Amino acid sequence: MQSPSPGFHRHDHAHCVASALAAAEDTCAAKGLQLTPVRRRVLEILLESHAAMGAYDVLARLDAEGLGSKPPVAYRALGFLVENGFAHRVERLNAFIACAHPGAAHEPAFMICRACGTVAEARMQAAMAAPAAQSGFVVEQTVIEAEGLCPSCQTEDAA
Amino acid sequence: MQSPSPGFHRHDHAHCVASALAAAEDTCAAKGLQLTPVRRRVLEILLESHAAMGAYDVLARLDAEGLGSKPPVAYRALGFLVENGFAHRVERLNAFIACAHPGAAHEPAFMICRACGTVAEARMQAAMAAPAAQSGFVVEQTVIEAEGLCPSCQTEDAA
DNA sequence: ATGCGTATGTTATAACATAACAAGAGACCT
DNA sequence: AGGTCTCTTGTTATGTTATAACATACGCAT
Repeated sequence: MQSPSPGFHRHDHAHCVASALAAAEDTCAAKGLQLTPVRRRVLEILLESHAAMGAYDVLARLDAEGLGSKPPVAYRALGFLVENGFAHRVERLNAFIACAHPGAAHEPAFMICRACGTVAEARMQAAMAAPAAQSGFVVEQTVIEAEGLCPSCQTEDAA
Repeated sequence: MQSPSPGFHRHDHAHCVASALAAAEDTCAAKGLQLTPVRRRVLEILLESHAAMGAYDVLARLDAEGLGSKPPVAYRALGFLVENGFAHRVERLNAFIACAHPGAAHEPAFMICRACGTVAEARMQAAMAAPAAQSGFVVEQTVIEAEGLCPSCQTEDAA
């Protein structure tokens, strides 16, 4: 849960925060959803670090800013963001991360570095389509997460 | 966490339990691992229900049988089983399930019915290979889970 | 018999998550 | 204006999942 990185490479972070926020605003306007102060701030916090954050990490930030101090406040805001595709839940880490492809309909897939904790989001095709079709299962949502070593950690950690 | 099912179809359960247990014994013998009473019993418990069980559900069973009553007992046994491929952790459910393809090297993929809780394991190819190669990430482990409706629940739950 | 590795027992606590109910803010109608 | 509906937030309390840390026991090789 550290390392400010969008994937595993540098980028224009200010632009990326701004565009994600703009995308969220647009989507909310279009769907009649309310991007309230708490919700907006939580999205900003997630975007800021560009890393997976636990709900209680987010809550600590909210508390410091006087936006709420009880778990439900954080969980509700995170739930709203996840539900509307502005953020994703990383099951493996019991953590949340801002969506790296806001707006674009997608099935999130993550690469999680076990050394530095950086999480990169990849786009995936319908990975479970074939097995599901074969067994008659109707897929509504998928979770695809890979744990391993990111490029930078491969050189350091030659274990 | 109910429904005795190996996938979404009936099967010779006694045989399937026996062969999974035999596979575990063989692997342990081959690798010099100890399939101790607690570990063996936990594997049996998981195989019995053929469903994802929480660590505390397993612990309750162990406690009832006098095999241990504290969380670490269950977590250690489950950790051993997962580490050695006899069981898998279903991240989405914070639960564990006996491996349906013991012995065979594989990347587990699950189909989780949101209505009845049944979990079916599918075999998958290296799903994350392409995105990982593209970004230089080295995959060590993958988690692939799909949530949806199993064949039987599709008819009942026409929502 | 001593020392080592592996497994188990136990205490305590950390980390993650939600149920349930109260209260405010705004939209909309009459 | 008042009423009421919905959505959001505030708060209490508790439930659920997971692990750190330390103590004990057992098998086995030296």
